[in-house]
Amino acid sequence: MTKNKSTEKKSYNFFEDVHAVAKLIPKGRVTSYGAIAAYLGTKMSARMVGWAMNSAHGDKKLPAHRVVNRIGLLTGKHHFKPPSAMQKQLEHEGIKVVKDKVQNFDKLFWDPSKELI
DNA sequence: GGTCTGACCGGCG
DNA sequence: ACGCCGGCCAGAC
Repeated sequence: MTKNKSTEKKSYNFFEDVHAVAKLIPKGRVTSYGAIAAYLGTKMSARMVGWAMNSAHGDKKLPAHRVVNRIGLLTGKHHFKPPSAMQKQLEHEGIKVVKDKVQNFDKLFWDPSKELI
């Protein structure tokens, strides 16, 4: 034990990873929590991804509005300052949102594990 | 220190 | 076809 790893924390890595991927989302594209989770290796724990967003709520660089659930539903819009801001942002990106749902979701879907390496 | 929740996903009845 | 339930990980009280 040449070094003490007791002070090491990899938990933070998870949060930073989610933030990093979220920032890498191209404009006009959307992704799902599960996709990010799978990219991080925790596909089963997609809940953590959305939660990581909540912790990064103060980071404007985090395009959380581009992150939706697997069906393209704006599940996290309720967490935005004005919930309507999420849809407005998506529409501003050129994404059509109807009834809090992303249209052409499968086309606008951006998979980090495929687009990114 | 134990318990609960949480912006999800997938399977089963 | 629809609804319900469990799972997984990490932070907050």
